[in-house]
Amino acid sequence: MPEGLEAEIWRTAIEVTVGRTITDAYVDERVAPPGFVSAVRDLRITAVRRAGKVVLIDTDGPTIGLHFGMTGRVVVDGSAPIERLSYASGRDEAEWNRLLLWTGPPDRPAAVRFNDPRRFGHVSLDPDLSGLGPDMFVVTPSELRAVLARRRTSIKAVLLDQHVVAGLGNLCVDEVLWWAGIAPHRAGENVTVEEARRLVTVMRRRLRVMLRRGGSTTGVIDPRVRAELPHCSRDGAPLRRAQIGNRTTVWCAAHQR
DNA sequence: CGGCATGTTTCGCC
DNA sequence: AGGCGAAACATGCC
Repeated sequence: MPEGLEAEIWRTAIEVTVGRTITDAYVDERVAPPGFVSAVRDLRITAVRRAGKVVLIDTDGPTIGLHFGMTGRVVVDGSAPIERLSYASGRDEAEWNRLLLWTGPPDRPAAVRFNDPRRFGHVSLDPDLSGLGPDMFVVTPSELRAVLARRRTSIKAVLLDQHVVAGLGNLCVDEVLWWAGIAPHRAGENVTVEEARRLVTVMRRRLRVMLRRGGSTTGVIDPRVRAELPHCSRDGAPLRRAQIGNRTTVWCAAHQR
């Protein structure tokens, strides 16, 4: 589930902790830098930001980075902003906890609980964000077009590249390409100025709608559609599925050209 | 059991 | 040097 939209949902949830002081912490040392717990104890949380798919907890010391991988999720003050992963069972095992931040008594639920069964996620201190391109909500048509013009690989792979646009994941890329009417296997360099403009319009509009609905699984190309491949809800043509850019990709061969 | 998964990093090859 | 495709990572689920 974790794409930029989920990161934004969790960022909003974690904002309630601004102004609190971290009284204690636990980390799974396999997914955190050495000395993490002593580095964050007694820090005061000053802001919560998002950079692409990363949630950033600013403090009066180092910034804490949450990197969700494929299955990471967040629970704030004991309640989950997103209940379960769409292809996960909904289990929530204590042994999957990778980070706990308390801002009060240890017998209370942690203010921030990062839980990740698969352990592709990790936590960081002062993460290097220099490799991230403009955010999916603010990227401009000219920025996008400038990158696309120099890329021979598929538009799908380009949009997944966090150096180009930060925050888009596999589901959201398929979603915006569906709305923009662009086939995922098209070479980036062949995407026109007009199409780049359409892509940006779609990103701003549809991603906003999906954010409000609950994240990257709430679009037209949702997990059920990806699995069952019903007919395209725009034109009734069969949807197709293939590996493009090394990722499972779903698109409509009729209206995506 | 085999295959698949919403992400990132690394490797080998141009 | 940098772009590209494939593999690897760790684990749960169907």
